Amino acid sequence: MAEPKKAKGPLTIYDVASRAGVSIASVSRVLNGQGTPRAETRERVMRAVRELSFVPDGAARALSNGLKEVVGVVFRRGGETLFEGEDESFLFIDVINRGIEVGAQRHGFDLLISSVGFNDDNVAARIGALAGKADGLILHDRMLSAVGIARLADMVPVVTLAGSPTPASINVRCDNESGIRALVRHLAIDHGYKNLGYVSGRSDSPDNRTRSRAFETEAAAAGADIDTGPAWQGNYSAAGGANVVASLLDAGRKLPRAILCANDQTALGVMHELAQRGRQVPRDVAVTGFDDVPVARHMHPPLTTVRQPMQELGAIAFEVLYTRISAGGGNPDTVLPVEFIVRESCGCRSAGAKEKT
Amino acid sequence: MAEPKKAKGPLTIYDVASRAGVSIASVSRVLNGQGTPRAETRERVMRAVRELSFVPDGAARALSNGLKEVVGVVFRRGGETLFEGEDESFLFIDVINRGIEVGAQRHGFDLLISSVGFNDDNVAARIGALAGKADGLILHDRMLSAVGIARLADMVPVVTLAGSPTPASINVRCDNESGIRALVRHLAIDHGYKNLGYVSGRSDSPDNRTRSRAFETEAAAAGADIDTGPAWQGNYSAAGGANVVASLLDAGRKLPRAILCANDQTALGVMHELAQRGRQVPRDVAVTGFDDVPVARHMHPPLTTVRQPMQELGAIAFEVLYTRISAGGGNPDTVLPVEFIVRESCGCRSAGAKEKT
DNA sequence: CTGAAAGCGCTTACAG
DNA sequence: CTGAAAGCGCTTACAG
Repeated sequence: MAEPKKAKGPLTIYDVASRAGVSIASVSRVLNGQGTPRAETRERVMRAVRELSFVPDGAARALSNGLKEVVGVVFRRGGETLFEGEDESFLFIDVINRGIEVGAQRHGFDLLISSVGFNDDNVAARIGALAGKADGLILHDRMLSAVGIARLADMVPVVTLAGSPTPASINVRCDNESGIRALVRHLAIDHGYKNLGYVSGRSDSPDNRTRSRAFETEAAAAGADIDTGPAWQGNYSAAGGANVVASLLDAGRKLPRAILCANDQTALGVMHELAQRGRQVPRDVAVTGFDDVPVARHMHPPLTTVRQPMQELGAIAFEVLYTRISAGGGNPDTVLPVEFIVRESCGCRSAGAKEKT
Repeated sequence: MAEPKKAKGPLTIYDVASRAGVSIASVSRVLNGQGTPRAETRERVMRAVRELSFVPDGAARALSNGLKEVVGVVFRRGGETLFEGEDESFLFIDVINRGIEVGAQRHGFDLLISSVGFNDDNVAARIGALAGKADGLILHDRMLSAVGIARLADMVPVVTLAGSPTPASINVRCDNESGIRALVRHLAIDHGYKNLGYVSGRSDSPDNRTRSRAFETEAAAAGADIDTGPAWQGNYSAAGGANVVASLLDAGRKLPRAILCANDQTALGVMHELAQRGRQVPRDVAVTGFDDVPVARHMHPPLTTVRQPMQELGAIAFEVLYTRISAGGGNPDTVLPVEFIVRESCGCRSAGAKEKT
């Protein structure tokens, strides 16, 4: 414990300096490309660094620079359902994280990742601890309440990936409203379906609330009737979607002509259950999703949905966080455009066939 | 740039101390549960911490403690194939990472994650930089050459997840040999198939080399003939597996009675191509996988394979790294048992039906 | 161009 | 029980 390691042990800049016969200031300068060191100085330092396999200590650099070059990313794991077919939401999050990472690498940042289980308790504490190890935080959907976010945001720069900005936090999201609008109009106007239902996502999800509200607004604007109520409550999972259809049918209720789903995963469950019950999609009921995850195009029939630019979402989240960290400011409310993807589950025939991106 | 933030700015332990009317030493002690502070002292400190929303700076703690409480995790991304159905390997890695994270959280560690694209160049440099920000590194399969690993390992504790330990690095892996042995014996002895083929994984993968060698050894021991050669080179992807079958058939070669695949993903491709060519599995050709990823049980027919305890693999990798970091030593070569999973693609009928885990 | 020295925000013997 | 002070490994004005 108290015994200092002799031989190797963590190398420091002092070891490099003495081996190169220069001061630690010179070592630091050549390592960071500061100033204009003489060629010979540079070479001696470089050689010593190489011979010793020296890597500067990140904590010391961070303390001195006031910059850790680390951003924390927090999200919820699917918990026990990991192996039960719920891997899609998992993928969804991972694609976003990949985008964050791409953005981060451009600036020499790394990602400190912390996932939270669905029934972990001390979430706020865990996130707080993470905050101490990072220059800023990116929070996926449904991590913290609005006040939790606000509190966190005045200790460290925070970007949320759903919902809306607080006075102190930044938000980046996709244009849910436009996506829902495109869906509703296509269904109600292009196809002329007069009756629509919306299988919602988790009730504590800001994205879901936005989509749900947009659904009501747009349906009214398009003159379509809507089915609503607690029976339509899903939870972003396929099981949740299947469940809604099953309960509706079991209760003897008539299905609307078209069902919009909070996400693709939900649509998968809805379509599965409809098939079980002998309902044809889209002939009897049209179904649409949201996200455009990879399987969407392989469903039967191929799913009409709205594509979110997930990787781009992540990259932009990093970029705006980086701006806030390094310069302050930064757009507090970025909304990314979505793309309406027409395939066949809405009732269209040809569109999906040779569809390019 | 040079302008110090007035109002809030990063809070320090000094701010807490002065607000609580105690010394910074006392603040530090109550925050870390060291010593036996008086109740009143503790309360004043806690209140100040709460009122200020103070979180200690991780870099400063790390520097002072000589411990960052961060482990770096490095892996390769599927690159451009992400959306083309290759998500399985992705999932494979992620389940392992999840295991690492579970282990890490038990000790208050976080994961610093860095993925490397398939044609990124400066891999060693990237990993080196990561090393400076972490207390230790966990490397997935195929990240670095043996000498690269050795070099890295004498600057920071390193655990590899495939291959074998170097003098300085630790390795954790599954028992590939036993898995292959179970497969070969089942096929050659239980089913009596006299001719076997092995569709390999990427040639630079230690796991693949081990499996390939075990295949040859066990087939010889079981008295089965084997088909080998460059035509059997796969790459862990479904496309790779399909390709091997297609080339073999196009070249007019006779398929062996049973085909072992380097992983489940490969088996997926092999079975797909066999179906295309009108060959029945397992009647004409038996097929087996390796890994037991989620889809394996849903394939047609359900895939006989070998289950790797992926999440456990990750958890143990962390644990052994943690031991090395905190106390030195630690078992340098951990081999986890695998489980032989009999389903139907090998020619068995009943086994898979009601199979429990 | 280069070195001596201060400072980043913590923790922890060491004295009281 | 508590405070003053040294030290962790860097970076960067500040003098030469």
